[in-house]
Amino acid sequence: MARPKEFDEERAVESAMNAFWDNGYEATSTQDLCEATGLGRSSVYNTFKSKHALFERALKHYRAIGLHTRAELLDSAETGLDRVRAMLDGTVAEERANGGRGCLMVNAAAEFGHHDEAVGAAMRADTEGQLALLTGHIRAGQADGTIDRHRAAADLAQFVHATVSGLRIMSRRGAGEPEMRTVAGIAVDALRPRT
Amino acid sequence: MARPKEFDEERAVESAMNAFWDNGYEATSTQDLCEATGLGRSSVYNTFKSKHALFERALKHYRAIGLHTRAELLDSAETGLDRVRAMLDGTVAEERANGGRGCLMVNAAAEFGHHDEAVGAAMRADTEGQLALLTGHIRAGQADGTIDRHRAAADLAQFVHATVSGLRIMSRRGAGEPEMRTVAGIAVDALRPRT
DNA sequence: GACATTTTGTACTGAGTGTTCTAAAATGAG
DNA sequence: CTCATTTTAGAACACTCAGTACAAAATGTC
Repeated sequence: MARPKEFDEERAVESAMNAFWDNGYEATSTQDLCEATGLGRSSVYNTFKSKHALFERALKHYRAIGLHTRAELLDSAETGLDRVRAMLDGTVAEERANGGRGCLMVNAAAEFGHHDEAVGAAMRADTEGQLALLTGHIRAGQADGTIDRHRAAADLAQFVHATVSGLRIMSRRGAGEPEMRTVAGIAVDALRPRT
Repeated sequence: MARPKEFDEERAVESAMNAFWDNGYEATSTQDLCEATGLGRSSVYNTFKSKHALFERALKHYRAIGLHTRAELLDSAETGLDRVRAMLDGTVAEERANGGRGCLMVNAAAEFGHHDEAVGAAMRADTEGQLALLTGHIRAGQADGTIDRHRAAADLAQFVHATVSGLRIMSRRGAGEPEMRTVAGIAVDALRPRT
């Protein structure tokens, strides 16, 4: 057999992810990545063959943990509306907890636009996952009577997803928690049945 | 007197702005800026003393034209609600027109976060201007009965502004016009009076 | 212990970065 | 025309960038 790695690959990906998350792709140098992960250049290029490939790994990792925590938040309440509310409030709380760094996917979308195929694919995959998750819970809310039935669940999911992006941008811009909670509250009310 | 400039400074700023808008700050090299503006390196550094200073000029320029077109859209309808609708629909139309490049301010917010003081100040100024504009029209809508009175106009403005950011991110991510119109429509309905 | 294999540390590469320097060219005032 | 002033063109600058070459170090197997 061969010499074993001295580090945990997933842990390294997570460190790199945080570096990209804080400063963006272009502004994060390979040197920064070495320092963030604690690896030498050789190890970085040996395990993840390029900066861009490492970024893709970081996006994938982010997507996994993001979908997981989002799903947990959505499961933390009874009615459909309350579940959506819990997810939005959780997003705000998360932003406060990590100092308003926004969402890696949103930041990547803004930085790359549709100039990068691989990044675009990751963003599409993430969006589809989030929308599928949201649509299910919104449909449940329409069934239990807490969410308006006059609009397609998929459309409302799109709206909620856009609201999350808006909140992420607000946060990254430095908005305070109260403003974000206000926006989240109005968005939740928009889902209520029209009496 | 001295030798006159061979180019229009504002026009150069606009070209630089478009370069930054398309590709972001870091990914736009000084070489790119020379090609975009048609100027030589000397002229660029002579008139705008650094890449960063030129970016600040670009942000300022964007802010001016952005606020202007936004104000025009808001004035293009009768009732308060219709004015907000016109602004959101206009945003969607603008995105289609320019191929989904999003908003320079949103992109800058995502790229810089709160790491850059000058950029942060420009973003704060822009946000305040947009919110002030929106708040006025929303207040008018509350007066003419087309917008809900149970919430503060400033809060609703914050919501609409966040929705615009969300739409910009959607667009930059490659979303289609129908999805964006759907989101805009739901946001407008959220402003309606609760019967 | 010798070997095949893989990781690691260090030095290096060539290209590209933002910025500056120098000197020629272009202007209007005196 | 002369001169001070400013813009231009283009080379040059120091530095950083992402990525590589290479040899030493570390493993399990034989």
